[in-house]
Amino acid sequence: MRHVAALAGVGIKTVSRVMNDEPGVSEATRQRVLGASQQLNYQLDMAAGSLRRTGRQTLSVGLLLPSVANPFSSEIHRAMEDTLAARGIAVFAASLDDDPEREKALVSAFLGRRVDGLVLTPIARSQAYAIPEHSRDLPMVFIDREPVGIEADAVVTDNAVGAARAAAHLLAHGHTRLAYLGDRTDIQTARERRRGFIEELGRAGQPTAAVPIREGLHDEESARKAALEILKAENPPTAIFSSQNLVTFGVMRALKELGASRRVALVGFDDFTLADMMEPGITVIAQHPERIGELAAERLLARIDGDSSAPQTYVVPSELIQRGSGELPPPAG
Amino acid sequence: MRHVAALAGVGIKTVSRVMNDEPGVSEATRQRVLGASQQLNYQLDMAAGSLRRTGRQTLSVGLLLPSVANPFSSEIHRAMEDTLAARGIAVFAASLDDDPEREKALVSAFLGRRVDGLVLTPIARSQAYAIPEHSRDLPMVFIDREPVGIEADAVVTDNAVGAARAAAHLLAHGHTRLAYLGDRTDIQTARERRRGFIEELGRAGQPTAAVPIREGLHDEESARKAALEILKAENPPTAIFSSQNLVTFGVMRALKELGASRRVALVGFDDFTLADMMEPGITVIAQHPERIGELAAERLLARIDGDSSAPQTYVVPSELIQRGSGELPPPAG
DNA sequence: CCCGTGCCTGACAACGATGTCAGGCATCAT
DNA sequence: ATGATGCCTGACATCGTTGTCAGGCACGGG
Repeated sequence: MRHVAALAGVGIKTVSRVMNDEPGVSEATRQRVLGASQQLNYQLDMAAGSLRRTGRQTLSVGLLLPSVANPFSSEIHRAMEDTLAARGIAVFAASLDDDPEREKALVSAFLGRRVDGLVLTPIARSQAYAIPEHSRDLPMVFIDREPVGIEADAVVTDNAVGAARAAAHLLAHGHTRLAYLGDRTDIQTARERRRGFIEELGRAGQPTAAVPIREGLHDEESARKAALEILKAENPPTAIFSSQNLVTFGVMRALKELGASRRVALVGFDDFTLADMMEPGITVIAQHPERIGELAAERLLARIDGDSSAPQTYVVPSELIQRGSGELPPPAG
Repeated sequence: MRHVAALAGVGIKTVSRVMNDEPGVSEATRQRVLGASQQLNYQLDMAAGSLRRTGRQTLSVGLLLPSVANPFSSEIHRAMEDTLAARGIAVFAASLDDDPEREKALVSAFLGRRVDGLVLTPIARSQAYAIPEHSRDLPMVFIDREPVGIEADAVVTDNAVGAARAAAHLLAHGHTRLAYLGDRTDIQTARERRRGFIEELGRAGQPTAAVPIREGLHDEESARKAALEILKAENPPTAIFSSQNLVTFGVMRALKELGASRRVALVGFDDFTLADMMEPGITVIAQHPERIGELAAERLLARIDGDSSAPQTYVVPSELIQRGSGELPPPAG
């Protein structure tokens, strides 16, 4: 900046004024400064600016996801980016890999970079470690799962309701022997989905004790094996609900292996690409990551803008998409 | 920092020394400072630090992708993150959406944040606009496509070779009437794939003039329509090569509509989830985004560390994955 | 007892920018 | 002509941190 000022023959404050589009600079001076800055290929240093600037915003936020490569996460990322870009805010994104230590380390790393806000998928058992920052006015919004040990905004899917809808759908198609294949029970959303599913069976007067429940399935292979076991057991279910993407894939493989894709009904939580191209198409409870990301970004911006209302949890409704697999009737008899 | 110094009863420089693990601080003082900093929940301000620090690194880099939500891109992102995280470097990610203006705007935004380096998928017709920065020693690595108008490192897939491999594979299975469905021709990789495909036909002595070629397909729907037209024409092809993910999906839909999935061979460029679960499984030329991301990150780090050798283009080999659709024989007669 | 040698420590300038404030120069009404 | 009024402009302190450098202190050798 000094160089630009020297070249244009003005004071550095005047350069600052021009670069920030502040008023009170004559057009002639303005042009001179602009010319000099282009000649020197000069760019404002945002970090240095926000050091002194009132409010000290860095126009960057941190985003912590299970993995940036996870399609669900990356759609949230995308939606947030779109909403934040309109305000000139850049996004630091990082992956947690289910590691609570990483969660804390990354929060710390972003704090050191003085982000204006943080959006995160909580992994650690408690987010109480962030209380000092949050109360020191660092906006934080949790997504996908509600935080523990701290009061903050959260944006989540109606997990229990969605799972209940899946159960109701299968019941409505005449099934009475349903099975539940779920993710690890240390994940809040998995527990919620299971709860919603079981409760709906209860409401329908189904004996819930006899329902085959397999949990702790965190990848395709374990889900496939669990599905095979259940399907080969005595008196196998005529319909399966899988609580998550990868679990659904595992079940699909198991059904295919057994040639049962058209015989056993399937509803999966989470939509996925090509679900309609399968034989039969896979019926799913779709989440809306775009909406989750957008809402999270909006809440974050509101907090950044000073909204100090009580923290709230926002629920984004899921949606049942019928494609065939969930509408298969139970075998006659 | 001043507050910590005051609380610990030391000078701020001593606090700085402790926070940066610099030598020359007695253990007693060290503990006192550490205690005070924890009590105040103090964290170093990286931006302020790098302002004065020699070398001025911000430990952050910018990553420009077609879209962070694109699976291919997000895997690159993930791989880069893993490689860079080991050095404590955070990643700003942003989406280009095929918009050359956005490319320039985002490069500028990252420059203002003083990133230590930039990795980008070039969209604009030329990247010459970045020459001043690049020559001013800002490390830049291009991915997926080679840059135009600037000399810089690039990491790309062997597009032509991969496409040629697809052609050879189909020829080896007895096909003589192949069709090519490709992306927009303003995209370098699309042109390369087409070139590789056609050249391989030429090498095999196939008359290339008669080959049905449809290009400019950038989404599923246009690809589907193009495939339908080609397949309904007189003397339709017995095998199709699609140059990209979404085009492959469109072709799959068209084949399914015509009930021709098991009659017309298909090889697609780009691997995708559940490709093996289709009927038949889809044979693809798989790229290796993890490797591309890793390599790009390594090159960037090398440049950051001062490597000033001549810019180079690194080619990551693609891989043919046979799953059935590409091994279908042409109909007898 | 004196002085050199290290080890710790803090005062101070500087990094690149912005907030504050005062000064210079037209312009305009009196 | 004079003073008031605005508009432009730049000097300077400051943001939070690190590099530089000098000072204080304990220790050991002469």
